[in-house]
Amino acid sequence: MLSRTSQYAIRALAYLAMRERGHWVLTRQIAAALDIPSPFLAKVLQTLAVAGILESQRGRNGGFRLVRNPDRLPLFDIVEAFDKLGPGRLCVLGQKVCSDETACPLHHTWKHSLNSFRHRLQTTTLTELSQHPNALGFPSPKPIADAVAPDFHKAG
Amino acid sequence: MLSRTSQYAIRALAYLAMRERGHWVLTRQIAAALDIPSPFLAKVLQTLAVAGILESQRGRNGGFRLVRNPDRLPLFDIVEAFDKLGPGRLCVLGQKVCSDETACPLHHTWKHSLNSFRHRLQTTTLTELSQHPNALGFPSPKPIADAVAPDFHKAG
DNA sequence: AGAAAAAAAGACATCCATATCGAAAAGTCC
DNA sequence: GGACTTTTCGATATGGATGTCTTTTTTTCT
Repeated sequence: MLSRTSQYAIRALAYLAMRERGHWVLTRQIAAALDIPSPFLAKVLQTLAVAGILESQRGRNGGFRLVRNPDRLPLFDIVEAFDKLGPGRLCVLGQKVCSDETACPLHHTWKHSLNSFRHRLQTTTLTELSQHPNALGFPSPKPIADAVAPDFHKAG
Repeated sequence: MLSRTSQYAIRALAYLAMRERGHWVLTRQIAAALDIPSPFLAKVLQTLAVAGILESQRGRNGGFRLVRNPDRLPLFDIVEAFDKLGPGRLCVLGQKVCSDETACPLHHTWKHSLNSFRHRLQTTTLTELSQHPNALGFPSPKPIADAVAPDFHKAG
């Protein structure tokens, strides 16, 4: 339903929303904290930068940070950068002709389920998600502190 | 959501439910009528035979036919032969720990959508599906007659 | 018995999402 | 300016779903 790429994006942004005070966070740091392959996450973050959700800073003390306030960022915007969930995009039976008029036998049920899920993505903000106790995939927010690089404090 | 393999299976069985009077139907014939790659469909049908949904007959005048009355065949049984939709199987955020107790932020919404869809699959029979005007992926049942091999009539 | 027809079975090819690697470009700090 | 750090970019590898091809086995017809 959601590709792994979307899942990585959501978790990485939730992580950023927790730490974000306007300073830059390294790909490496996020990857270590969330147990995501670092080179792959780099591309995910880059896509999010192109999509206008993140901004990037190269060079020493660079990294990524959120552009908008996470209050203003619906999960749908994140997912849409990777998986197209637009209405009428996909027929659950894989039929080429499947619209409200020429519906496949499962069209209406499927449309209802998909709409319900899409609505949830549109109305849930990144802030709400990141406040959930299990937002990152493990119960405790403990690992965050451990993942911070030694010279990160010096810079902040 | 449904793999293409499941989609092929559903459409092929709908086709059989329409023609079924107890005689055998060729893979080739189904594949031609539904525009599915014939060798691939052969494997799909074979899996359905192992699952006890179809029975097969080798040799001349052989083919496949339904075991049960399609009235007694919920779509869920078809899908389950290929895609595991069992409850608690998959977390939409891809988290390893995600149950009713340790839920991910989208767990409940997702569970609701999935349950709703699964319920529809469990309560819809193959007969109901095949009676839908667009069951096969194209509006008219016309192509069926054309797809019948010349010497098929002789045998029937 | 022999030929033909069809499913069964397995080897192989292709495609795409995922993942990895290395080099280039850009920025920072001394 | 030069060393270093980090993103950016492109090439490449991998695994699973999908698709193709060939051989074997079983059955029927003549």
